[in-house]
Amino acid sequence: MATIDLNRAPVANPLGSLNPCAACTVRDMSICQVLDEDELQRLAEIATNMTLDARQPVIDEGEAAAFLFNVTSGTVKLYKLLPDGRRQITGFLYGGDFLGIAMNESYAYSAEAVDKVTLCRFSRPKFENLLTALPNLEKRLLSAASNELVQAQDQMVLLGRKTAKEKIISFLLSLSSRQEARGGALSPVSLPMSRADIADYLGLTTETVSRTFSLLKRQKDIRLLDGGMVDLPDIDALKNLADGY
Amino acid sequence: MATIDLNRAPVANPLGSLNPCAACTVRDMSICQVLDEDELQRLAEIATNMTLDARQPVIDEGEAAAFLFNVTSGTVKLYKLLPDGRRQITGFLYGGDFLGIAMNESYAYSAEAVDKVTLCRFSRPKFENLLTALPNLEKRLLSAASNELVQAQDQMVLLGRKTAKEKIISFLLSLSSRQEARGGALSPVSLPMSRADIADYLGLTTETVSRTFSLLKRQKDIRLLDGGMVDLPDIDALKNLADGY
DNA sequence: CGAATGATTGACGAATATCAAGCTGCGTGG
DNA sequence: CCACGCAGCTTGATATTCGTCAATCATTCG
Repeated sequence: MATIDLNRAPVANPLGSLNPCAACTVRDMSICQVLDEDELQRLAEIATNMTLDARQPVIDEGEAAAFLFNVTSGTVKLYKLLPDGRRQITGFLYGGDFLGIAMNESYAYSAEAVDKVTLCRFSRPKFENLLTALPNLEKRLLSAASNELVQAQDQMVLLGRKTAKEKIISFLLSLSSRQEARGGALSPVSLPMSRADIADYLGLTTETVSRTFSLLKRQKDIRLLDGGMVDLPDIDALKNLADGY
Repeated sequence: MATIDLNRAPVANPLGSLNPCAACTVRDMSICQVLDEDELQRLAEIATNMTLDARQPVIDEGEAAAFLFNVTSGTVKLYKLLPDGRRQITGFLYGGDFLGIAMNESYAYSAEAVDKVTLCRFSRPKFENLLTALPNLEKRLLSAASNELVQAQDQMVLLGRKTAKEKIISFLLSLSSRQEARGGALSPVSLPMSRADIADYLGLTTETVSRTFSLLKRQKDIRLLDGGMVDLPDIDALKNLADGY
């Protein structure tokens, strides 16, 4: 995984030394939510804004974990590789999501921009110092970890016990509710990632993903719109299908 | 999942009002590790010791999350069910493991004793108060959550991308290293859970688990001993097989 | 000793992977 | 502006792994 080192070439903060967090559009969905003006200022001091184009790497598994991130816009995929190239995507991050809870001295997984992404980058040692000083932030991080763990358990059920059709439907529904949580609509859902990404997230092949989408289209369970949007005409019906009812 | 309500019938603390943690054999492997004498005393005040026989439930998914637990001995399985009965075991807990990080108001999964289990039970509101008073404990909990998340990601790779043989070998190796971490040997490994439990943990059927064990025996990769012990003659060789090298 | 429960093995089937061939949409350059 | 080429997506034919169904064996516990 030799990559251009983007981490050392951040985009200049457009607000200069003023508090960039003040203009942040995802603040109240991110870990920063719990911070007051003063605390936010302290966080802003160790933050750097970055922009990445699609396919650019954010972190590489095994590298020294020097930075933590907050996604401010766009979509990031997290993945792990087996030696022979098999890939498992362990999650997708959207605006407001934090990247860096599950790590030791080195990153336990790789991350890459799916589409155009903006990030807020923190130096890890500085972030950890701040963490000790701001117990609110630590509590919030624990709660974020707890949420991620719940999601991970749901994903294990999906990977271990669901059929291809149930996997695809569950995936679309989770995109739908996350989209709503970020202030959007439940439907149509935006699908910025490729079929190959979806396959590697759901433990399938691209062919099976494609065939299953076609099947769902034929059955009128979904409608594929322009711009990678998917319409979910009957979400309650889909919820039943997702669990094999 | 109607069950006898064991939570309201705890075994009496054999040490009475004295600090029961003082005698705890897994203290330095558990979250209590970071606490000093005084802090330990405060934790002990909200703790109750319990004993469960094999197959007795610890918590049920969906119930109000009134308690958190620390496993002090034995094995506990965590699982989620789909409406039609398909089951995914999301993890096994051993002595020193904490149960209750991933939860909201209600439990997100069920837990059941695999063999004879002893637990340390905490009332949740009291535990949360203590958490605010003991920042060390909170940091430790965050680190435990982080470790669980790393494990969960590895399990996603296993469930989504590994073959039956790789799954079984990976499982045996993880048991081996956890056994070592608790002060035991790398081999032989103790397998207290049934074939059905292993299957539901690895996203397989009991038949496939059984066949794969037989295959590994035939190939001399493992040896089944008495008392549910499995000998791993060449751990380095197994590590390669586990990742498909 | 016999019943029950769990483990193993076998025969067969089904879901999904693999291999291969078009198709679609889009950016590029003539 | 259109043709080309490329990457990603779709579809089809076939292969394979693992699941299902069923019988036997092993072990434990009354």
